[in-house]
Amino acid sequence: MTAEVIVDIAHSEVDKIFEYRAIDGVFAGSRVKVPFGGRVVDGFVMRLKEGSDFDSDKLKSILSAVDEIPALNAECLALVDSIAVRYHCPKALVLRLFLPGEMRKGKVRERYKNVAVFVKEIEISPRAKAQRAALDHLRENGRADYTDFCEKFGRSAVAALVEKGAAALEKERVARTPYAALEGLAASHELTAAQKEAVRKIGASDKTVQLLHGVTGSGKTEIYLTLIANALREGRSAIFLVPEIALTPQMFKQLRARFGESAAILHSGLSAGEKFDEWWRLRTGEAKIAIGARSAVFAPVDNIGVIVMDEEHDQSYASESNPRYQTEEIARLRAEQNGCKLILGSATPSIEAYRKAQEGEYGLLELTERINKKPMPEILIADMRREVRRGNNTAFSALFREELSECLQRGEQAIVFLNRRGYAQSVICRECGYVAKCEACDVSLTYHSEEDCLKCHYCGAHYHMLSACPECGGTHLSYAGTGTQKVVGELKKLYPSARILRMDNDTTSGKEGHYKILKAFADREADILVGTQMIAKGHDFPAVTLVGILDADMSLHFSDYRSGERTFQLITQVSGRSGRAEEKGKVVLQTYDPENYILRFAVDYDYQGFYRHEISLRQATFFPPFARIVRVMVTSPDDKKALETLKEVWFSLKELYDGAPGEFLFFNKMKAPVRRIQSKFRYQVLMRLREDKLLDEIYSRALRYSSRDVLVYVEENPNNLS
DNA sequence: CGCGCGCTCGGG
DNA sequence: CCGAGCGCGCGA
Repeated sequence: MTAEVIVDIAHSEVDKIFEYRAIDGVFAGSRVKVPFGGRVVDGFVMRLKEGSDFDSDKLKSILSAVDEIPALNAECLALVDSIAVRYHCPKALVLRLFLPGEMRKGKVRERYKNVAVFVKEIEISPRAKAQRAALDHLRENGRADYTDFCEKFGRSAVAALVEKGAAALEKERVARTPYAALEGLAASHELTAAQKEAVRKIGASDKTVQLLHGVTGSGKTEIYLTLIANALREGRSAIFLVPEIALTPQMFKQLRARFGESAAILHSGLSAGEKFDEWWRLRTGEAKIAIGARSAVFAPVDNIGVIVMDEEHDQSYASESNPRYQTEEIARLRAEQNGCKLILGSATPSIEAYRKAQEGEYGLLELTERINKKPMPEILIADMRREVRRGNNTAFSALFREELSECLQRGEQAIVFLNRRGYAQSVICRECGYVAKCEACDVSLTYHSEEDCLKCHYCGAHYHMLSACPECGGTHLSYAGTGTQKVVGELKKLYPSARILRMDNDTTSGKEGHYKILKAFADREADILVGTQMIAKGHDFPAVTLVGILDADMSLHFSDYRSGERTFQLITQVSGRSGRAEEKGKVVLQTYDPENYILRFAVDYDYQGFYRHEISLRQATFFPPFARIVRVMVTSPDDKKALETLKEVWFSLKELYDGAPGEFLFFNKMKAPVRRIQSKFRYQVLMRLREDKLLDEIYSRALRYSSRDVLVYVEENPNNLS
């Protein structure tokens, strides 16, 4: 037998089949060790076949199989080629997506424990009481944990039994299961009529993709759980995808409570060993439900009965490294291969997804009422222009202060949302206009008061705070742009007795950092939670009755076609944190642009109105979903080389453009808006395509110029254009 | 003359 | 990707 192997080297020059003589224990999908160019590398068996296209005496043999069973199942193996073709990347890179990163290079292994097993009954001297008891125990139970066993009956007794052949020692595989300690399983809830109807319609529909649009608190989760339970009942498996930010142990515990050991969790917060074991539990079918962020779409499950993608609109579903895949595309491929449904759920669906539902490509399910029929919290607008005119230059409007005072007096909790971390966004010299900038990136530095330092939010570099302007020596430095740290400071001054927690990238670094803060707030250890967008999603704080959105406009003014959509989603999500239990919730939305249509639709919770407005705007201006934005990035530490490569790339693409100018709505080369990040200069060719006809050709032309010195990559509808 | 560096090529 | 093989420049 000959094995067709892809070597685990992510480079286009070795991205082809190499043939090896197969050995026992090697199957399609197996990871193997093979001799390659004088050394030993890992590889993946793509196919086994009789005979060979290659000179058979030159054929080398596979050295060994890495795992007992093939790491990739037939379905995953079948997807590799189409993903590699779709994103123009080497197959080795696609193959890696299907395994936890730590599993490569053999860094993690199974964990075993020693067990004592019963072999046979023997005669034991009546004086050896411990041996007698130990053997009886073993006969009744068959086997026992070696450590416990020795503790109970004594090491010498156990050794004697082994010596006499009555017992034997074996190694047994143990799974390092995260969040294992849970009291019994939670019962499923009775579905409401609306939820039942949604489940029924999903089952009856012939469309693979189903968009579940349900307002916050409408009970989407219960629908997901029912669909997953149904898949399990049919003997099938399930994948449950959640946005990166929602990866709190809290959520996993909920799923474990419902599905017990059938649920396996895949996420970056696990130790390598835990991830390895969870992954194998799925691969062997011991666990049936894979839960995790975007990478869990590659979970090694067979016979999938349903794939759920919660918060479908979330940005974290787009991969930002090669291959830059869209989770939804992969999920759809897998759903099609398995003949199962892909459920996209959101309170604020992306414009793209909602359009597909409107056009009939996706099934559409709408849940318009909250499960307890509670009204959505009232959103009050505070006009910050008026505040400034009145001489209020704090971060808070009079309206918000009033509401916050009342909220705290009632003993309830409040959330303050501001999408900017640090103390001040930038530091400016008032004498010469100098702005502190990062040495490696072309961006201004943010002042962090806690460490009294300047941080670059692009590369993470720290700098000492300036005592004087390095340009003119002036000492009048001023701070511009309020961040979460400053907000906490101001709140402390205004409400000295209030207990305040802050949640942003700077406070959530440790393991389970998110969880600790959220738990502390949920346990009422604080009255006010100040945070960036990571506080917006999915958390349930029954005592929160006030949400303040300090700078609702901020995301509106990004020069990005999706800024309106993002703002609407963010306001809706954050507002959904208020008034989830008995008490009615309120939201104060501060803005310098109260007439803005996006804000008006958000205040009225009018998704339909927002969608109609936004879709007609996109249509009129030819933006997605009526066009595809393609950006070819050219980056290098060497500015000259980057610029040269940009010109070559541009020249090659220009040929395409000249051949079919009608396909392009926009075509230009330029410096990237942020000219340098992490010491790499950045240039781009920016395009907007009417259709996807030329997409493949753009990829292959652009990637040809990628080299050791200059990285070239292609982005489709990128999340940000910096 | 020899080796060090950079480039090209092949790996089954 | 990585190592082998090869050509060319330079120091002794």
